[in-house]
Amino acid sequence: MAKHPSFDCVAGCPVEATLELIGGKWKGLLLYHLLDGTQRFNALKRMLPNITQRMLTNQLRELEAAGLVHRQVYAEVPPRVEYSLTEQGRSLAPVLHALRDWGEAYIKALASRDVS
Amino acid sequence: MAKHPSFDCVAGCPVEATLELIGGKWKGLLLYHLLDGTQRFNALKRMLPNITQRMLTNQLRELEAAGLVHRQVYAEVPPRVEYSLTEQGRSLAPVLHALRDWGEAYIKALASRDVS
DNA sequence: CAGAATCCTTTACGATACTG
DNA sequence: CAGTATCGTAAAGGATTCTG
Repeated sequence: MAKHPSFDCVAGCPVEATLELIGGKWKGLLLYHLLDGTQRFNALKRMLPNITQRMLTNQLRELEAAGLVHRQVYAEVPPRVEYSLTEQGRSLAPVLHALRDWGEAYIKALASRDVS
Repeated sequence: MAKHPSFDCVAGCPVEATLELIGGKWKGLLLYHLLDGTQRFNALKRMLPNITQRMLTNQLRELEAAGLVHRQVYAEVPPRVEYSLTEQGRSLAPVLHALRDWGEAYIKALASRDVS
């Protein structure tokens, strides 16, 4: 993902921009879990049972580069690294909640459709 | 994209589900433009100058399969096909607006960062 | 006009092994 | 504990040509 690519439409590019930042298979989920507060690397890994270490590192670094996540390294042994949302990351809360709420309703609608 | 894949986390899977439906390079944008009302195939194509016909057809079909978009074919010549949001598609409005609003703020924050 | 068909490239993502 | 380093696959996306 480039820094700020030239977006493809005039009216909707903010939509596009946001989706580029929180899209992909894991980022939205990571941000959502970080809404609950600071988390360590392995704690996040436990929350996303199917993510690989490679992807977790990867996605966290991209979120950090985007200014949404802060990475705090403690020079201890064994190492400890804590991830938290930046101010800008926290400002995503309404977006993430909207995604969650709509998803819940959609899943329920699917379920009641399946029984019909 | 499968119908309803088994999601990867308990707490966040509604977030995951929504992102799977509106994610990708074009879907969010298409839905956003359809908020303005019914659009024809080529009208949508003009709104997304860089999309290929293949992708446009593709994404519209997936949105239709998800129950978010309605496809109305008129048996005329030249052919006319109109796309509109279903009730469920319209219910995405708050989500799409949240994405847009946050994106606008983020882009502004980037800009004021660049001049500093 | 609104696509279908074909082919191709790129990127995302995953599995596994190793390390300070 | 929190990563790197390689390697490999699959899916997403794109270019081009053709058609009712």
